[in-house]
Amino acid sequence: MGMPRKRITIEDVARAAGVHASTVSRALNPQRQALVTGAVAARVAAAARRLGYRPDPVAAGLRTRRSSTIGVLVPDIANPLFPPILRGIEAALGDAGYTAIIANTDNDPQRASDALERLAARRADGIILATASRRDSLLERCRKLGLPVVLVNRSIDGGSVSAVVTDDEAGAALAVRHLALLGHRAIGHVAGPRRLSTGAQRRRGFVAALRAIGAGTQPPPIAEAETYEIEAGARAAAALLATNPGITAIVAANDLLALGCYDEAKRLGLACPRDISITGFNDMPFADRFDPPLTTVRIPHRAMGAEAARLLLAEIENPRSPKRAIELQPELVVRGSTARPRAGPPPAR
Amino acid sequence: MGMPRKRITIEDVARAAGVHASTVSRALNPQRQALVTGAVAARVAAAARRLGYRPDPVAAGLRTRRSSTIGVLVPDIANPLFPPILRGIEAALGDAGYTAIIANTDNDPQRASDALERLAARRADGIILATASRRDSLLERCRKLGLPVVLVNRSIDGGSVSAVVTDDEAGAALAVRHLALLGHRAIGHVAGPRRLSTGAQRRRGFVAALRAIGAGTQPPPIAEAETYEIEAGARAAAALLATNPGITAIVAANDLLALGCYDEAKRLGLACPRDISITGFNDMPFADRFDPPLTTVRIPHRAMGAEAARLLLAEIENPRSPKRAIELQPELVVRGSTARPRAGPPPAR
DNA sequence: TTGTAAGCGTTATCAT
DNA sequence: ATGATAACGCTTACAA
Repeated sequence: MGMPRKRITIEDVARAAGVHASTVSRALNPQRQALVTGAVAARVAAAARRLGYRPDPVAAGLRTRRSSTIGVLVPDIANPLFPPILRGIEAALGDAGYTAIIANTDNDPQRASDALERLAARRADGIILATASRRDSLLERCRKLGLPVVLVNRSIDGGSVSAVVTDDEAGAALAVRHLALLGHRAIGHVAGPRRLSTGAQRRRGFVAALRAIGAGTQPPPIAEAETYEIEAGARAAAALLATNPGITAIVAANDLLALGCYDEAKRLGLACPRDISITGFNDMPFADRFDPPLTTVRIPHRAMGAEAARLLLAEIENPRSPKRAIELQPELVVRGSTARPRAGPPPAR
Repeated sequence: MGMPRKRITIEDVARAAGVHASTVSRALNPQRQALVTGAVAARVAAAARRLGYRPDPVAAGLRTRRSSTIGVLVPDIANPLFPPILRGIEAALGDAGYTAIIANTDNDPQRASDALERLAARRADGIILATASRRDSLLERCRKLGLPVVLVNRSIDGGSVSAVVTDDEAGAALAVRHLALLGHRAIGHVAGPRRLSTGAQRRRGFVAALRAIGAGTQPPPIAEAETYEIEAGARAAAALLATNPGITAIVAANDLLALGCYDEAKRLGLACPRDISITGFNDMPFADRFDPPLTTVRIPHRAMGAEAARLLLAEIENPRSPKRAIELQPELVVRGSTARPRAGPPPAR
């Protein structure tokens, strides 16, 4: 006892049940159980259980070219936005007997491409991309590989592939209207990278909403961050405030950028929310713990992940199923980082 | 063009290079390249590249019973403590041509056990456990499966398996001494679960350090949280303060528990750090952003992960290599959640 | 140094 | 309804 015993194969089960290996295979596969007598099925199941037989997914995958495995490409697992999305994905996949294989890309297209190749080589049955830029070469590669793909959180230009995203324009509008209601008119935007759909859409929503409240200017007060990172947010905030000194509120394109705005405001001696209001986007975990607690636009992380997984499984089952774009509605969460502007709103004219 | 072409196999390369498949296999494997003429190796490499040959790891794995894959079991990927550890693991594995497969266990032993079986079935070459309890049945299972294991962050009783952890006792002592230096004497502990090594060791370090500063009592002022979650921390803090009303400082066994202490303090109308000082453990991402910024014990997350991966790879290469227990030193990070006690220290006598 | 052939564990196809 | 057989793509004794 104790030493690692030899693996129990389908042959062992066949012998024990007094049938042929192919019969065991049929009996154990829910899909083809119908092709087998009830009595035989029972006998096989009993033998399998008795021997502790565990089918070998590697061998099966070699034969069937499928792996019950889904690759998930994430830009940065250390960004708290993504774990809840992953949880949603895992929950939905688990229900269907699939396993997620998560790959970090570090926001590096080369690493993303490498990861995709590795996943394809391991016969992933499909891919969920949380890393998509608006014109992403990975999608072409997936098409070539015949690999079903679903986008999550970020979308691409031209809906040639299924995606589950937030209504980013609506989300940005939520933030602008909230600030307007508080009395702000001089509202600036720290935008996300234009090459990402979230950056582009939230910017678009911001511009439209600003115009809608009658506070639009030409050009609109926007500074774009190169990445979704705190430091980039601080730099963009600095640029924004330098160019538009009168600004009383900033709509940041995500929570990390908002944190960068916090830093820059503090550096300038501006108190938030007293001197300047700041909003984020995503409602990432711990956003309620920041100082001040962040007013932000909540997106349904978990649901997004789950929905993406379900969409992907549907496309795997039926490769010719139509591509779908699902847009989930965001929701404003008001916390401590927004307040009435210090001097009150300028009188309407 | 366009339609997914048939897979290019080793046979195709063999034909193109005018050699036998086995020669291609040798030529392409760095280990056995020596067995092949330089000229042939070059010819094969050229053909492989020209055809865009990608070796099939599934087929290779079926034959070799290895997968160049490492399973990583994590209690909760949404806990910001773990992403940096994973990054360290991935970096070290990637350097060696291995891929990490991450599995969330949700702190559920059943899910952990399922994940382990899945990983074993997929022929993981080894396992990194970040989920270990002090007496963990998973280890016995790994031994039975002949699966090399390394523990990270949490250890087990009795060093029968390699582990990379922080010196938790020393870490807790760091926190206690910091508070003592500020003038605190009535210091309580919100402990982590006793069944986890981190909970037990930090508690032990706390008790010893409290005695060392001459502030030990019998019993020591400790309340244990059932889990490492914010709510559990709040409940434990409530119990601790109810039993020991004079307490001016709390050493929490991790950052999430410290956050729970924040909540309970606020509920009781106690300002932190004015009325009560609170320390955490881990220095998880964003701990510096909390309100107040958290004074905490920093552990080298990334290095821990990387070291664990290296240890595991060494054990995979040489299964009889001795088990090692590596203890990394923590470091105190002083921020805004600790201050002198309100009334000042009692006069020394 | 290279070729031959067997085998990893499963499933799909064909025959019975 | 079940059995026989080949094949998935690769690696590795062994033979030449």
